[in-house]
Amino acid sequence: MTATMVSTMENTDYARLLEETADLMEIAGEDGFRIRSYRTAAAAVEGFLERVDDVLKDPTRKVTEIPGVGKGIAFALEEIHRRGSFERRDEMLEKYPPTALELLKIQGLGPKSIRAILEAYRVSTIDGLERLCKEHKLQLLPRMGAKLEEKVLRSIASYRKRAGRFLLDFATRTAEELITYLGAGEAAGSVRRGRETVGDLDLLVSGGDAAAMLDHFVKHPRVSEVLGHGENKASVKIGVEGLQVDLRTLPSESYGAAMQYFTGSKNHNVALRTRAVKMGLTLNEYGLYRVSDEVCVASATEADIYQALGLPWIPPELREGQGEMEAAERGELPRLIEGSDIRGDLHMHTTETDGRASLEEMAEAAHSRGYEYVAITDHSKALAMANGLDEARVVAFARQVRERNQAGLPVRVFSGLECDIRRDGAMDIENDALAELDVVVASVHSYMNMEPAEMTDRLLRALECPHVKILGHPTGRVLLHRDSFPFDFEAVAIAAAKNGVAMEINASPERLDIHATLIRIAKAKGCRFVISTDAHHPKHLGNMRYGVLTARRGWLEASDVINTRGAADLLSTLA
DNA sequence: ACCCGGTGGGGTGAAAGCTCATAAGCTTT
Repeated sequence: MTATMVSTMENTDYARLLEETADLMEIAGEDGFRIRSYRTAAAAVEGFLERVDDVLKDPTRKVTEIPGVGKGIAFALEEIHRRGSFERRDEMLEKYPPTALELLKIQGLGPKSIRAILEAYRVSTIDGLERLCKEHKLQLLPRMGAKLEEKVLRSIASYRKRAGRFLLDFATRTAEELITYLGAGEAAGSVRRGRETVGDLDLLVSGGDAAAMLDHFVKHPRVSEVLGHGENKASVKIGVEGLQVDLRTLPSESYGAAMQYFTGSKNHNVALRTRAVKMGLTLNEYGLYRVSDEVCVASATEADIYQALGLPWIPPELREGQGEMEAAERGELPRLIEGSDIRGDLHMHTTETDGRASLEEMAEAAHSRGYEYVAITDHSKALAMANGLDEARVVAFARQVRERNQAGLPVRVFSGLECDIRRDGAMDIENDALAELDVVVASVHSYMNMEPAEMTDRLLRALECPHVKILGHPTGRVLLHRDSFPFDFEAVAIAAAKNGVAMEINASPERLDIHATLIRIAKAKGCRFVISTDAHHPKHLGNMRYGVLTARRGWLEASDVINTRGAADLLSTLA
């Protein structure tokens, strides 16, 4: 690795190297506690508020001050800083090629199976694995059979389908990093529209010295490949992840037209151009022109273009060709919710279960975001792996929260619980204990492959529990990883509306659940909503922005979302 | 490998259920 790489290691890069080493050690069948140490350290490094680079460079500091980083991992971090890798990782990569890590992403195969496949067939790629399945060689190995071969083939198909897409937060952070680096620019495309996953990143910049801007762009330290570099545009791949980023430089007089064009969506642009044609105009990425004399009518700003087409400016989140044009025509665009409308966060975890920080730390982080309140909603006992709360701990927790609020906390803290919905739709915690809490989020975490009708009944029963106030991540999807479990969403939305249970818009970038289309369906059925981060670390509270984007994509206004209300109002709403 | 607490060593998140196969691996946050 080059010296330039060393100077640009982010905490996430250190964490990724530790994490992938842990994965390889798992395939190698090494000691579980040692593997966990690597994973703990990776999480600690990722969550560390300062840059590891800065600590390493400072002779008065030691990385061992990061809890979970001891002598061994401190040594590894220094080595990564110096040369981009460390000895243990190199050893592992000699035994198992890096493509083996990709195999871990195939559902149904874990480290043990992968090790068996590697040792029996020396196969370490997805293509090779596919071949083994098709030739029925996987079932020759112990504890593997025909069913597994089919499952693996299905997993490979869905893995390929999502390959090359990236989570919105990764794309957004990359965009912001590049814009800061360039000192100018704006993201267009699906990032600007707030889509939950994106294929590539379009950056636009106007004015200034275009050639110098593009030269500077392709030299960014995280650029791993330059795909093209012309007069007005450069394309690069960023990092090991390989996100493609296009930077276009534009004259300021056509900036609005380009922004409109590159923001899309395709469906929205088709509708907009159709409208232009009907008005004797033609719209392209350079501007809006009269057909008769080719005179440019608008081009400098998006608002100019929409206005010339007789429309108010349409927020990017609505530009999906889903009725926004008609609503704009009628002057009925929603007044979309904004980040500043949010006054609290009603779903988060602490070290009591699988979170990484204390109640006080979460409350402090909420305070510094300007919130009035939070609800601490740790897991219930069905999630044993996360050390979920039983009835006694729930009751004790509720009492403790009342006392701590009295004693003074940075923000008002509501006692809550993310209560598992059991297979039969019953709550995982008895009603008496639930009654002690301010807010109960009910979530499905298990048995996600039930028949749709059975799953619907399960959710409907959960919504009948009088203590349930919020349906958490209602569809269970994990982006680029797992599809929603199937059920009758409309029936559930109707029941939620009837029982006054808010639909959660889970702002975690891995979920963004429920998605925009379902939000609109639920709103039509009379549901109200809550936007929550499901934070497991203080910094996750910052994911609220993605939840707000998703709500905006679902046409929601502040009044649709209960955590835009003040604490007292919210409590009476919940009661 | 880390942490604690004490110079040698022990403990380390915490099940439960499913699938596929017949004891073990994988998934769930």
